[in-house]
Amino acid sequence: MTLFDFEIDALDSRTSARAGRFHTAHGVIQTPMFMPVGTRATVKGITPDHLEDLGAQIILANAYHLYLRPGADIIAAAGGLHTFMGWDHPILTDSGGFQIFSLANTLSLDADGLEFVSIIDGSRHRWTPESNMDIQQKLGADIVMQLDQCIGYPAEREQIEQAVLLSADWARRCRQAHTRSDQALFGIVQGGMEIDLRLRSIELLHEAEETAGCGFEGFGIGGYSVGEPHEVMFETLGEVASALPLRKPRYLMGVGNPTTLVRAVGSGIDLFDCVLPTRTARMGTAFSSEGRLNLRNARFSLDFTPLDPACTCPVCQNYTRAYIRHLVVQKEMLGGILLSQHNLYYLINLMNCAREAVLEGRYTEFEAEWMNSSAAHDY
RNA sequence: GGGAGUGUGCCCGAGUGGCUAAAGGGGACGGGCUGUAAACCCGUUGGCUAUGCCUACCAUGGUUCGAAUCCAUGCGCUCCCA
Repeated sequence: MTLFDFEIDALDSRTSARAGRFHTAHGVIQTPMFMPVGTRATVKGITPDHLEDLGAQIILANAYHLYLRPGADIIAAAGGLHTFMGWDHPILTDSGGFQIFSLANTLSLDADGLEFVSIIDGSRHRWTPESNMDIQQKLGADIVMQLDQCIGYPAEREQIEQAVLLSADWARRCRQAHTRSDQALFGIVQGGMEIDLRLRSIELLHEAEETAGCGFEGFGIGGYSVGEPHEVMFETLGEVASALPLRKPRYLMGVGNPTTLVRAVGSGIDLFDCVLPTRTARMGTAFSSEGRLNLRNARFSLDFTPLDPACTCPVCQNYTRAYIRHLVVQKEMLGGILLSQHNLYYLINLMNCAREAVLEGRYTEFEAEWMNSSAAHDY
């Protein structure tokens, strides 16, 4: 197998679900898979050892935050993100475009690039697709995302269209500027909730590939999960996913709700990332087969059962709800750590089960079983 | 035995005549979190037959149109002197 091949192990006959293996410089990623988010080169509260134990195959980091601190040059001097943070498996970096737009600190946006103000010290910075590629190549992740513009919801059609055009142009420039042969570059589909703009975005990405004389190794689907009702995304997601090349990984950016994951896999998505499992964990929430559990609730104070009786994670083998509730209520750091481990395992395991179902040709049943479960109502 | 101070809702604590069912904390209870400026943010916290009424600021009595706020007595606690 050569680098960046996306081998498809199975295609579900009745849904668009697929099971695949994406080859990167730091190993193979089996899909469908959930990627834990480690914005600042750390999945908050979780050591790389634990990430391995939880079955994490690839984690995310963020170019915006790492560019500001500690700076791409320091990470490059360390030998790249992998050695810097002690994680020898695949890493994906997000460009930081999402931060620049969502933090509303963009000063100016023009055809060439953008200016923004640092969230840390108010200093001014200018980025272009080329400089962003330079940053991400210094960081040295296995997969890097193009610089793009993510629009919230609701939004004016014209605004969405502008973002589609700008993102596609930046996609071309990122593709042309990117030179590291050990790094995959993903283009990003935008277009809001409008199917014609989504399909146009995909066309433009293909044009960008032609112009650059080089294809993207995979595609991100951005601009969803930005405040719209869940159903709204599924009105277009399936068509968007199936309009993308069969033999390249599809990454639905920013989605981590268990039910959404199960349904999106059925729509043909391979990769996900989200802060939801780790953030809600630090705030005291556990994913479980019974739905979301708020460990702060008094009803758990004498509950000496595991977080999820059906779970095989290390946390559920060793600790009780009552103990974790105690830690959370007392604001002991271990509470957030244990819940983070459990929630990450929950999503990773969910995706492993989804993969098994695809391989065994029973994804329809798997999805139906999930939707009928008590957990589904909660997510 | 004498003197000084103090007593507020689950706890601490503001308030010293009406705008006070009573600031602010804490605690308790509940909600939120989706390409991480989040181990964070928000709400509720006397009762009810609920756009009003009742009960409440140690107890009892009093002053006043009106008191958690002023006065008297009692009780509790704290400190000082003997």
